[in-house]
Amino acid sequence: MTGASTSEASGGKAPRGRIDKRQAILEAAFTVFAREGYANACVKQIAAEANVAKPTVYNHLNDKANLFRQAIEVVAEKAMAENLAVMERLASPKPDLRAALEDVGHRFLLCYSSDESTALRRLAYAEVSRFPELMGAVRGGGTNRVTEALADRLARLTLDGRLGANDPALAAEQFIALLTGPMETRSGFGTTKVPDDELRSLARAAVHTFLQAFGTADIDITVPAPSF
Amino acid sequence: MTGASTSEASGGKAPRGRIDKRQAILEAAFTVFAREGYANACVKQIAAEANVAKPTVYNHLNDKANLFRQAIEVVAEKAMAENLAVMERLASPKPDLRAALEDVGHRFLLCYSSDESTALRRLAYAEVSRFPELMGAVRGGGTNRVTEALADRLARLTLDGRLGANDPALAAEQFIALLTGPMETRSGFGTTKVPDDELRSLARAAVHTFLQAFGTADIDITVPAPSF
Amino acid sequence: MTGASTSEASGGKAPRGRIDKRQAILEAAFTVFAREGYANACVKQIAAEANVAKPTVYNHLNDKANLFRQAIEVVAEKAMAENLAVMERLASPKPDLRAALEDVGHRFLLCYSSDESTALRRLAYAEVSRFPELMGAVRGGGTNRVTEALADRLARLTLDGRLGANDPALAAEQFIALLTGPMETRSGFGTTKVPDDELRSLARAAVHTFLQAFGTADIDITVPAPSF
Amino acid sequence: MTGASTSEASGGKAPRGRIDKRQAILEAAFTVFAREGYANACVKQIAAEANVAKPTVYNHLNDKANLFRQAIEVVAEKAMAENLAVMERLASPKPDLRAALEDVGHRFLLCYSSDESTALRRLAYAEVSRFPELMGAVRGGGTNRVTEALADRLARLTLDGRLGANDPALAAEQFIALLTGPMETRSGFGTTKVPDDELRSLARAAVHTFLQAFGTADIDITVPAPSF
DNA sequence: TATGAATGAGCATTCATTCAT
DNA sequence: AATGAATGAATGCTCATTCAT
Repeated sequence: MTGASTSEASGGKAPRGRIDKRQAILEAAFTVFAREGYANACVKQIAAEANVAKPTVYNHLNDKANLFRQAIEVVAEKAMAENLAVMERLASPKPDLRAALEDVGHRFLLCYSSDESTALRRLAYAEVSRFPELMGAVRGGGTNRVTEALADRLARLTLDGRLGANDPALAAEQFIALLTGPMETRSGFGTTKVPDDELRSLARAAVHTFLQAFGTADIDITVPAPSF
Repeated sequence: MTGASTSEASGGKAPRGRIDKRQAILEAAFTVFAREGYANACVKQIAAEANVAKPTVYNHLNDKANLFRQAIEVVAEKAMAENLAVMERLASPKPDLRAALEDVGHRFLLCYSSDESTALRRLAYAEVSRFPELMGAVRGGGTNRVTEALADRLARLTLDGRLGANDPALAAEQFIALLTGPMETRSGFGTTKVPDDELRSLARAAVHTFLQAFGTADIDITVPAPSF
Repeated sequence: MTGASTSEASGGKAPRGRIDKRQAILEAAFTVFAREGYANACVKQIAAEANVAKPTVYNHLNDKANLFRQAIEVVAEKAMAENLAVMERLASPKPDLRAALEDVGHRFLLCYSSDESTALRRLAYAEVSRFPELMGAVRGGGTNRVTEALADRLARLTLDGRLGANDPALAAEQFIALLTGPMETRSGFGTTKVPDDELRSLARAAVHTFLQAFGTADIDITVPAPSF
Repeated sequence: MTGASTSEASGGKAPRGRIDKRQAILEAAFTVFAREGYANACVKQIAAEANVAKPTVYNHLNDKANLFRQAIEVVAEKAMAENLAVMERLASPKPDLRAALEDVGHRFLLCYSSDESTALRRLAYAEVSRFPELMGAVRGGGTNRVTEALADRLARLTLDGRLGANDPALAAEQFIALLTGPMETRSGFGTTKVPDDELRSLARAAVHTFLQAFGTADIDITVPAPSF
């Protein structure tokens, strides 16, 4: 089974294999942890999933605990980057702000509902008490980098007179809440896949309420309340 | 089945335990599961916490799995009852709607941030895949009984012309989202205790945004936006 | 199945119930021990099978070990009686000795292959080292009461000049061996039920060989060797 | 799967165990199972007897059940080989057939009464219902390889005119029965060691009866009936 | 007498982790 | 650097047995 696993694409020097293996282990670890939870996952399974012998896992990462931390971190960073990229879409001013917000909301929900993201949240939520560092990893530092990034955008939009978010941090937080709260309900704690058009509805509803509260007059007039 | 257990009329001599072992076991179980998580908790600990021998646990509840389910269910019912009681406070019409909503929001957050409620959510979130029934227990049936109860109240208030929630279910969901979303952020997935005045602020902010979106004109004028 | 077990035919006074219960327990015990083996059987099952609470079992019989001994003993006595009755059929001189022996052989195999007898042997065989008394119970005393009874009959037949068994004990033992040895093979250690006509064949074959060795001349001539 | 285990070419330095753990475990297992029975034996004891940690047992053999099966199989094969070797002694024609048969009978009883063989039968008998495969292992396939091998020899002897066993399978089965039946009685289900001269007597008696039934005339005359 | 409830002891099995290679 | 083998420590669960009623 293990066959030729080491570095088929290695330029020639060894070190590439090293990295590949570590990568494979971390990926396998996340897969297994996501499926089984931290306590229930066993290193044997992870090693098997990574096509590696158990001690190899211990050579690369020292403990089960560390293995967990690293695996989470890798995925968390990826997820964070995706989320930030979504928020960045509000940087270039769009003519139709509502449409832009709905698009961002929709894309955010797409990220949020991805398998990896869901697993990440589940694992983090379940294990914060044992791995407090996790929170930082998932949130991406201080409070919440995604919210902060969004707040930045909302601040700019407010300065530009296109939004009335005088407390951008609050507005951002509530925007996210309006998106994720109902989302969580729909997905049943991440058990059920929510279809894309429902995601879109959720985004529209969130944006509608958001703009009622933080929009400027000229926007509210243009679009009537959607019927969900 | 066991219903009202052995000695409801135990004069006081405490016949060497037996007062209500089952109750004690379930409480201990919740405590330990909450502290350790399902997989990491061990029946031995639970038995010790309940001052009971291990087999006694197995006599009353058959499995670790069943023990978990029952323990969760008991606490979930209690939490649900508390939440519903809070929502019911919107039944008797109050003159100052904003104040009433803020009060409800605040009380809801109090429940929401209680140790038990937090633990309940954490456990449910972590173990849905292994115990799908949990979701029903925590939500209290169908979709979400708390949201539904709130939606009922909002519908009445709308009919009374005091609110503009034409889609009460959506409004309720968003109200809850505006409360819990930021709350979750503040509490760090339930790691940190949020002080009461911050809870009040959160409620105020949520209500403010909510009323911006669903309030009727006469309300919005009276109160200026709070500064958090 | 056991349904109303307590003294439906009890004249009226209590003691009958006592005995009935003990009987029921012993029967249940044999059933369960037979099915599960000594170590694997558990008192709970036995109590359940006897429609009795576990401590009741301990009230009537003191240990699991004693329960086993008693249960075995009862069945062993019954089986022994049946076997002896079969051997006794050789007491009244029959004109056709071969037929008489075949009949006895057949009847003996019927007893031997009964569920109870099979279970008895299995249990005894399995547990002799832990319960040496068992051997006595199953054999019915000293060496083997059945063999002895048969030996008595063979001795008489020899004295009557109808048989040439000068060592009746040996002849008896070999007669039994010729019956049970092949029987054991056929039944696969008691796993398979051997059909009645095969039992008859086995008896015929055993008797044939037996008479070749221990018969007197006048018999051998009359009947040709059967073809099995 | 493991087939020939680790160190068939172990130079001799014995690298801290490992010589052949699997072998040691299986031997220990048989010892303990034989002494305690399947259900009563515990893996801990087996591990201790094999000078190995408990998990090592589980590494090599997966279950208690599998451990049992394998342990039995190994011993059964050995015992079978011994028995077959004994029967093969009838291949080369001997001048004194009676002596040859007595020798084979005696040797067979020696095998049959060995500790291992006795334990094997006891275990198989006790556990057939839970481990039906056992029967095959003990009998060595189809019906009974030993009987078949003997039947082959008897057939040849009959063809050579030295025996009158027209149904060799039956003759073989009865020969074995005449040996083992009385043997079983003497040894008290294998509890008592039967001294060698008694074994010889048993063989002589069995052969005597056997030859009475299946011998040709020229043999019977030469030897008078032994007095046991 | 019969029983519901409780328990101490024990067992199969699993797992994270470490050697020796 | 990677691995097969081995182990100490737990863990879920069962059972024979005993109280208190």
